[in-house]
Amino acid sequence: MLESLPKARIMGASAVIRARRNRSRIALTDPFSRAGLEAPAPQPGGIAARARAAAGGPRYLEGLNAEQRAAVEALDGPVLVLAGAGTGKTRVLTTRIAHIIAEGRARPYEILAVTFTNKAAREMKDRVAMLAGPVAEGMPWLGTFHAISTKILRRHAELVGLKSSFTILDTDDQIRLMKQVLQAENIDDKRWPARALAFQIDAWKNRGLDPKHVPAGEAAAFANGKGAALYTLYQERLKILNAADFGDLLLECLRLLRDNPEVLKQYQDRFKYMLVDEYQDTNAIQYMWLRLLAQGRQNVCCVGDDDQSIYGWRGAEVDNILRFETDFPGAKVIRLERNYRSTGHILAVAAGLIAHNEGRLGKTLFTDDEAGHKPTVTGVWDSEEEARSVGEEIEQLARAGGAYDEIAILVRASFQMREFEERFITLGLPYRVIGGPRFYERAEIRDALAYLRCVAQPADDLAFERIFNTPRRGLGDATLQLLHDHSRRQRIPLMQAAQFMVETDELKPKQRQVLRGLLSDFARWAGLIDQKPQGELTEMILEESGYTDMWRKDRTAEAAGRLENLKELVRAMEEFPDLGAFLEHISLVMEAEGKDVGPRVSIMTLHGAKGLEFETVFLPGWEEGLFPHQRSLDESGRAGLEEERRLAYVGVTRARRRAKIYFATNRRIHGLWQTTIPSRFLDELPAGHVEVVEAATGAAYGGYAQSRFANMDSFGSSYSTPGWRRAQQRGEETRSAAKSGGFGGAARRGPLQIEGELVASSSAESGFAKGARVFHQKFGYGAVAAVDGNKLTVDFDKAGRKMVLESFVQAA
DNA sequence: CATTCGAGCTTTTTT
DNA sequence: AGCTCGAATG
Repeated sequence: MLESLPKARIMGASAVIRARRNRSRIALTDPFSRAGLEAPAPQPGGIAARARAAAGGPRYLEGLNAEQRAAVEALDGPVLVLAGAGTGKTRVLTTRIAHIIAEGRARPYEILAVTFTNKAAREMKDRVAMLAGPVAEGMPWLGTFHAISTKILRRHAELVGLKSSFTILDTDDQIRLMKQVLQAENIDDKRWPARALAFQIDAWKNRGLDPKHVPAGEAAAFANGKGAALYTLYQERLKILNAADFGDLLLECLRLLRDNPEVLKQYQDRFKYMLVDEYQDTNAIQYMWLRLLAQGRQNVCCVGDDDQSIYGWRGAEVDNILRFETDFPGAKVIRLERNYRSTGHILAVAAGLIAHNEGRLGKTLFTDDEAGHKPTVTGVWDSEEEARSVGEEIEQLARAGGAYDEIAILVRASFQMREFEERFITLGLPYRVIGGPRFYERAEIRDALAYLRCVAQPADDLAFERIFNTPRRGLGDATLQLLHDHSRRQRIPLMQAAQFMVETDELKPKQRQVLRGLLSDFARWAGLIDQKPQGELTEMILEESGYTDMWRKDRTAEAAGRLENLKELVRAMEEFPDLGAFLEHISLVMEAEGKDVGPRVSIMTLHGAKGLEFETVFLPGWEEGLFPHQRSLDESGRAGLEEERRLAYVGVTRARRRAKIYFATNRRIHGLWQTTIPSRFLDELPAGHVEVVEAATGAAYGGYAQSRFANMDSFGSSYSTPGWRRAQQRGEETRSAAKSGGFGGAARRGPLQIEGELVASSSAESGFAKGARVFHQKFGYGAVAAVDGNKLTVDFDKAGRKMVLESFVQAA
């Protein structure tokens, strides 16, 4: 290991600057340095020309190398394309789609193309359109797993106990709902946090496990054995709310297909060709979903790179890619190893790093490009200097004519972004943070959406709870509690419960009045859904509810921005045909505003950077504990370490011409400064291909080499500690459990269907007769004077004549 | 019912 | 360090 240490070459800061300036000039006159994704294949020896002549093929096939072309043209039967970073993966996928359409093998709507992220889906759509023209515009089945599942689910929602208008809950809603479930079960949510249960249930769903099939051991692990029961309750609540969380979109869709062969057949027949992007990131349930649909025609093409599998923590199984050939017998496997993105040194560094992983399918990337600049490793004193130094380097690049949008800073964890942001603000460097809080995650947007959800889907309790006292209207916990009591007892939505309660004397007059007003507002707005364009309606709702006023009166700094965001929301929704389409879109794919305001430096996480490329990439924070992340190591042992290494590999391979790695000796974690150890990944970089440089800020710190030697041993030994071994074991257990994770079995439950409309279920006979003695929590004892459905008029001994709901009294 | 203050906790990554 | 949540107070 010692010999793999990069040679420490210390030079003076000014020398570094001079050298770099020269380099920049060279790079910028380089023909490959131009912007654009996946530069066209520079074909040596006229192979492309010959191929083209031989085939006389369509233009979209031009410029593909032999392997790419093979991957595009192998239309029949299962195909696995192992595509290394920068080998033209997306190009193959999009060209393949164009090819299928051009050959008349299938119409655009008969092609299923699945991606992992919305970003990838959008890009694919755009690029197919570029290749195949407007024919491809209507590819309704190009999207993320979640988006496509949703689409299928909406069409057959009744079959799984939902209505097709079901709401999609995000993580926030999920946790709030979970809290209610825990509360109802009297479980101390200090000891068993809702968050943890939500996480657990999500993990189960990712493995395709419904409550019935959760392994007993795992179910028992939460809340003294109540894990599975809570899962069941949670699912019941979701059905009552007519809602699905992210996991459900896939799980319920799978259940739908499994339990309804005729529906399955319909989709198997429809999807003549299936394409899957980033196959290495599929988790167990996505895999089951895919296999089920692909069983029909077997024309499935999966593209992936086992070295870029970075979502193991979310249940992704690299094994899916490793066993493709077993699951799809006769599959063609095509490797794309020619890299068109990065220069030689960068590729060598990436290769040297990833070679430390075991259990790879093994690919060797190569390039005809020049060797280029060696990736640099820079040690700095602390994270502040790191930000300063990176800022300085960027300014140098800019002065040399580099474009800001060709520069990215890729961090391991989002908290690292802050320091760069602060620095760039003082420098006046234009930057943008990618993957920060999403547009629709902002409070004001969520509030506005909650109003819309209340109007469009009266069963949406979570939405109702969110805004029933926003803006403040004097309704609080006490009122909510009463509503909850009634709603839970009658198994009806909150708003319906509220509808009953404004008729009776349970609530204090003031609250009753306010609530009645609110409900009638909702009813009035609901009546306007089909009358008014959704944008106009939204403005009206926000105005009349006093919501916008609330922010106008708010004198805090963000208030103006929030109002701005609301305007943006209204503007965005006007582009949709109707409110439903908009709500659908926003819960799955809405992204932060995309106004282009000139070129900017991108700051994002390594995960967010997958699939992107930049001229220059900064990789700060290569320190033990941060990268590789401690948590990853603790939770998944060696598997975790390998995933971190793949993340590093992804980071390095984002760079076309320059990769700049940083590590700091001191970093502030949770507010306090801690001394850190350089990442072990630094040791793994092939010495001949990296250059160790001093920080551009010139603060003399040459501690890198020494600290490495000093700490070498502790790395070696940490592998044999009991804790580590335990962690490793745990990792393996979970993985094997996931593998065997089945689902099968018939549908359970008679779904708890409820009416979404505010229709009185008062036709039900009352259990009380006139004259009966009753007891009421608040009003005490009394005698029933009249019965009207579930409403009772009671003469209370002390409180006098009151109208109460039956569910609030008991026989005395 | 709203506001204020203190305690405790968190910080990977995403649909 | 900063934030969210809960308890105490007005």
